[in-house]
Order: sequence, then C-alpha cells, then structure tokens
Amino acid sequence: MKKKIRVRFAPSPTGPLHIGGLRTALYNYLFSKKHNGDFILRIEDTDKKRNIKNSINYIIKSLKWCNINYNEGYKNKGKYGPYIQSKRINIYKKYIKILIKKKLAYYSFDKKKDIIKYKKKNKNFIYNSLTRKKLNNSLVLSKDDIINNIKKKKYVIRIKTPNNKNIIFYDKVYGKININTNKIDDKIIFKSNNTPTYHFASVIDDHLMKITHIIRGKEWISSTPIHIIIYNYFKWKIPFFIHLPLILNNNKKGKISKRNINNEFPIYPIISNYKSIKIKKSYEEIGFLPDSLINIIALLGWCPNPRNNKEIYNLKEMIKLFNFKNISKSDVHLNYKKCCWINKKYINKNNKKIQLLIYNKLFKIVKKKIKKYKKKYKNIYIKNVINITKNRINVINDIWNVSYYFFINPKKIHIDKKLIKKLKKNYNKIIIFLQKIKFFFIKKRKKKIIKKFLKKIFKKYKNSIYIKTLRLSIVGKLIGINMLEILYTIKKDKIIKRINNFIKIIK
RNA sequence: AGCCCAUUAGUCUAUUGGUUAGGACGUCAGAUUUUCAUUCUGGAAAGAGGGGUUCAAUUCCCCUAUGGGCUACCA
Repeated sequence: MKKKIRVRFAPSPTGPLHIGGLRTALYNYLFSKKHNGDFILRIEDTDKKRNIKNSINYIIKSLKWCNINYNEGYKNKGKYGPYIQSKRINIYKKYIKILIKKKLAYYSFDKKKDIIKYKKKNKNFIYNSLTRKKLNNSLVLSKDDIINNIKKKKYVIRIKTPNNKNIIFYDKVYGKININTNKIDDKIIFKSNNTPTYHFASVIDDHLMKITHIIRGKEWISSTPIHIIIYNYFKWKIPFFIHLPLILNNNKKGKISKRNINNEFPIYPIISNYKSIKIKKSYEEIGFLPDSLINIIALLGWCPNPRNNKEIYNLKEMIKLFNFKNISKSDVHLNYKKCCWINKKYINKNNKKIQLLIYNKLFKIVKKKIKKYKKKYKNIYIKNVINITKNRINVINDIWNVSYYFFINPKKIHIDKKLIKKLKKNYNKIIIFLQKIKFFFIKKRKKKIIKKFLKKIFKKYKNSIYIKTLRLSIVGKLIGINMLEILYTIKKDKIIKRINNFIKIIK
C-alpha cells in the first residue's frame, strides 16, 4: 500500500501572510487534494522576540478567505498535535538529549562576541569540523569542565556536521543539489534560552507529524543539508523536498524601476483589523476576488499542463492539473495589469456573491457621499446601476468611478478645443436638440414611452456631436455607458437640471 | 568574500538537438460601439554574452555577466 501523502504549511507568526506564503500554502493544498492526502497547518513560533500579536489570526483568516482549507493542524483536530511549536518544547528537549548522548550534537560555550571576532578576521569563518577543535565546546573540554560550564555559563547546542561530505538531495523542482559539509556551519539547533531553532524543531515536527513532502520557498535550499543531517542522525526517512521559486519585488528591477515605483503592487491578501498589523493595500481592500487572487498566484511559477492557452482556472481544475514537473525554476515578478485582467474575468462571471460584494461597496460609498441617501436612492436603483456598469470594472473599488454620475452631478464639464469649435458651429441645432430632450422629460410619461421617444430622437440626430454634448451635460466627460441606458436610469429632474446647467455653461 | 540556484519579448510562460521559437497580459494599428469599456482582426517585440561538442545548439558542456537565495542564539 502507498503511504498517505501528508504536507504542511508552516508559517511563523512574525507578521502578516503575504502572497509568497499564500502561494506556498496553495501549492501544498493543491498537492494534498490531488492525492487525497492531508494538509496540515503548523505554527512555527520558536522565536519569541519576532512573534507579532495576531499574525496567527491573520494567517488563518487569509487562508480561509482564499478557500485554502487545512484538514489538520492549529485550532483544528489532529492526532499529532499540538500544532504550535511553543507548546512542543518538551518534545524537542527529549530529542536533543538523544543527539547529545550520541555525540552528534554538542554544547558550545563560545561567546557571541568571540565568534563575531573570528568572522571579522576571516570573512569565510565557519564553525564546523575544520575549526571546532580550536573553539570552546564540549568536544574539546574535559568532562569536569563541561559539567562546570553547563552549570555556570550560557551555552547553545550545535549540530555536529560531518567532515568533507557531500550532502546530495534530489529536489522535485530543482533536481540534484550537492553541497559539501565543509561549506556549512555546525548550526545552532538549541538556543541558550533552552528553545530549539527552526532547523531542529521543523525536522522533529515533520518527522513526528509524518510529513511526506516538504513544499517550501527556495530560500530553504541552502539549509536543507542541515535538515538532512538531522534526519540521518536519527535514522529517519527523509521526505521529498520541493522548493519553489520566489516572487520578487518589481521595484528592484533596474530597467523598469523608475516607472514602477508608484505602481507598487499589493502583497497582502486581506484587510487587517488588528492594531499590531497595519496593511496599506491588500487585494481584498482594492477589490480583488479570492478566486481570482488564487488564480493569479497559482500561475506565478506554475504552468498547468496541458495548458490549452487557458488563463482562468478554478480550484478544481488546478487540483486536477497540479504537478511539480510544471513548476518553473526561475524567480517571478508580478504583473499588476494582468492581475486586473484576470480579476475582471472573475467579476464578469456574474454570480450572486460577487454582485453582493459590489453592491455593498457601492452602497457604502453612496452612504458616505450623499445626504439622505435612503430617501433618494432605493436598493433597486443601486442594483440597477451596478447591472449596467459592472462589466467595465477591473476591481470592485472601481465601481464608483464608473457609476458616480448616477448619483451626483458632474463637478466639471470637460470640453476640449475640438469640441468647442464644433459646439460653436452647430450651436443653435444643439440647443434645439437639448431642449427637445429636456421638455420631453418635464412632462410626466411612462417609461415605455420615454424609451420609444429617445430611440426616435437618437435616430434623427445621428451626428455624434449631439449625443456627445448630451453626454457632457449628464456625465461631464465623454466617457460612460450607453447614453440611452443613462437616460432611462437617471431621475428626470436630475436630467433636466443637468441640461439646464450645461446650456448656461456653453452660452 | 564564500556556497547554492536561475537566465526565452516589458511581465508570466510553452516547445524543441533540425520549428516561420507558440500562447497570455501589456503595447501599437484597424473594425465594432454615437463616446469610453467590451468584443473581434492584425502588427511590433525574445533565446544574456563568449567559447566549445555536433552535419546542426535556444536546448548539452565550460567561462563571463546579470539576477536571486543562504552564510543569525530569524524563520
């Protein structure tokens, strides 16, 4: 029988989760779902100083918002808990003792200052088999000294790396990687405050939690040999490693940096209400949909196969197609315009949830900007406005920009020089046209009749100058949805007012 | 400075030891729309550079350059 696939996402709560972490979580999720495996959330909070209040909540909320559900782990049931490392310290202590007994790890009494000195003297100083004999540790000192030092001095525990041995592993993305132990430190695996470092805790946990595949960012490649050494010392089975290319900041790229500085893309998925976590821009805040964010992130460094020139994938499709073979090796940059393009596709999918989101957004803005909004605009009116305008927004927050003229009068009328000339030439005719429309609206009529009349008159005045001026009077710009649609929707008295205003202006 | 990794248009990428190097976003032009957006059609745009191996290299090897990661009692 095949072993059940188990993967984990193991963030440390040092701040809000960003799209890099989110993508790692996503790939873990996709892989586990594809193989009916388990997806575990483990919190790695071994560094107390760097822990930031509420980051755990933010991480969990972000995953939830994106529909990335873990079936085991922190605040969830599971056989292998606790799933937060600060509550597992005793477990790590038990295992560190074993390594020390076997002399595969040792006490190091060197002062931090001294090691900094060595590094200053020799930039390539490494604490390992080549140097450790000259340093102050339990491999050198006598038994009595060691016991004395342990009682009196601060110490850390370091892993004893083998001398001149090539640690080779086969990454599912990067292939064969070979690192010689003489180039790596005897890493500290237990700190002087008697807590483990990441390297030790994560290996112990991954083994105890029966993790089969470790999917994580590429920045861990360099420390993988240390992890492998620990696995070997315990004679544990080494899991598969899958390292992911990183998502890089656009600003750092030389050629386009100047243009891109102001265009910085968001890196956090959702809004935060926590005081300790301030986020200026998040995808949620700007008006991205979770499904589209997932789509965007999934395609950063992964190309579904077969591609069939598709760009839009839902979770189910991604799960079906997910494969490590199609993950690219080079780091990626995000293209914000493409993000918008993808989001637009999702907004136009026309489901009720999306409509509600847009409605809530527009309603909030209307509430803010307009006094007595309840008397002026019924829900149906707002919904109607959304229906006719929403196919031209990229993100939900754009909704006001494309619909404001249904609620407020245009503040400025933008007339360019070309238009002024045309206006002057056809002044009388234009005034007649505008008056016709105005007078029609002054009389009380049913909607059907209005529609008929408008269609007729639009046919009669085919020349674009008429409708352009009409548009200017109502919208203030030469931009907007179909003019007929606008006239059907906006209230009569407003139309009359705006036309009057316009006529005054062009006198 | 050392170690590890990467390099196909502005960005994300596909394919391949023999191809007119394919697609998407963006960009430019045209059509549609009375305007804008949409949609449609078309165009420009790429194998970092230099050496090898080979009849043939973007693909394999080496060097250089560039980018990135790691070299913390951070993860």
